[in-house]
Amino acid sequence: MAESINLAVSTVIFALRPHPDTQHPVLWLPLVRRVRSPHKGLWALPGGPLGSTEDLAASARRNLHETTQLTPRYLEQLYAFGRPDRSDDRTVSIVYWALVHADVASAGVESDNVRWFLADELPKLAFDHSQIVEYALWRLRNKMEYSRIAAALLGETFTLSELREVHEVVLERTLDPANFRRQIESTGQVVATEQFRTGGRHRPARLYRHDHSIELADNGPLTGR
Amino acid sequence: MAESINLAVSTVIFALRPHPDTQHPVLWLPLVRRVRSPHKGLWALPGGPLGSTEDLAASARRNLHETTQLTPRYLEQLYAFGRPDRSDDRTVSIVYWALVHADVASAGVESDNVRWFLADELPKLAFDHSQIVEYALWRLRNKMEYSRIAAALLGETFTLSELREVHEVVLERTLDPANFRRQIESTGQVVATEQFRTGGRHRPARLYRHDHSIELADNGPLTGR
DNA sequence: TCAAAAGTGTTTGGTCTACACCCATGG
DNA sequence: CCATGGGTGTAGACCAAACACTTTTGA
Repeated sequence: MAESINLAVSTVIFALRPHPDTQHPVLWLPLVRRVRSPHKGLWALPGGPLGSTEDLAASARRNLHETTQLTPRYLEQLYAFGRPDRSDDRTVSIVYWALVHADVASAGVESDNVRWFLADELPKLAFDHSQIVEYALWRLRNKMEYSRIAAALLGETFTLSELREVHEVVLERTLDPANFRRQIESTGQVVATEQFRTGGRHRPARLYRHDHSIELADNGPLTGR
Repeated sequence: MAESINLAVSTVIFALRPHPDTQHPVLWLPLVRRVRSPHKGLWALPGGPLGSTEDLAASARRNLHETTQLTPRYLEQLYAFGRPDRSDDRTVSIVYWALVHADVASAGVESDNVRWFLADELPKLAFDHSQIVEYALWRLRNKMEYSRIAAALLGETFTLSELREVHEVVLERTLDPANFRRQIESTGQVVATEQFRTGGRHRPARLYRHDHSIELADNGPLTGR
């Protein structure tokens, strides 16, 4: 009986890029257009069947790279979706969520069947993928509060204002700059450099980088906790 | 390629029962003895292949009932384990964890191939099941702090001391009775009854019950959040 | 009347928040 | 020299731990 069940791995990929109108950074995610039934023509999460000798996370990483040419800065298992009615062909999907650093260049890999969308302006998605994205957004917002995954959305160095802006976009609320600074500094997740960002009509901001001595991603229960 | 991958659902089941020596309540969990290769004779988590029209949680619930004759008071997806080397036959296991209320009577369903073990005195387990149990314990302890799953380990009514004892056993540390009382009362997850537990050489303790108007288990992302 | 646990009150130390304020720069 | 954001200081609100204390029972 089990031989009729398909197993797939899909990934919700988030990146921070400017809003086309406001130029303010907002969350984007890439989708692929289905070229086969069912749900042919609808947009869906990137993913596919698990390779017979492939690890789950490796499958997610591979799909992510094939879709976006990118390597995730953060990758974590989200949930296994298995309701019998979620697809016609009885597929259980193990879903990961990822953060990538998508600059303008990497946006060039878009094609007719791969496109980046604003996270809050998604089209109708295939299967239960809309619910999956909702859940991934919920997890992202929750994790943001006690983790430093915002790091994965920025470059190697950044000002505290830039880091705060990431938090504000993800959490959808403004944060007090003074308190945010203290909060970040107290965790020690970030280290000051001797460089400064100049150019604004104001005092230059010190650049920081992440403390790479601490692991970033939660790679699941098997990698020491 | 995907057709060679097996999909199984397993469950880590926790219950609170007295320690055989001290009579103090401690965590127990039931295991089943493998009757087939590989790992024949070793103890393993209850589980089995997913039914072709069965929901993941339903499969966990079914296995749990077949093993212990019990119905879970709490059931939540834990993680999907899929390392290629975790079994010889390339099985991906979607693991749930559950809390049950196991009284002495239900312990009677033990047999040669089903036995309850102290959670901190487990034998060598088949496959990667030892790591899975470790992870489930970690999740239990984490969730305890901000949830009321302790409820699922107790009967319909209980004193605050009993509830505190559950927390203390799971978290492996003592808690201040006064602060614990305030903390629990402030959440409103528990409501006072007009009954009291008498019999000790001390002032009778008021019995409480859980507020059933609030959902208990986290049934995943698809059931409203 | 005493031991033991139930239950209450109070102090205290830390953390979070709001906001006033100074600093350094580009224009 | 002034507008702008970088960065610091600080008072009040809030919260949780510690612990002294009172209450009520069974023996």
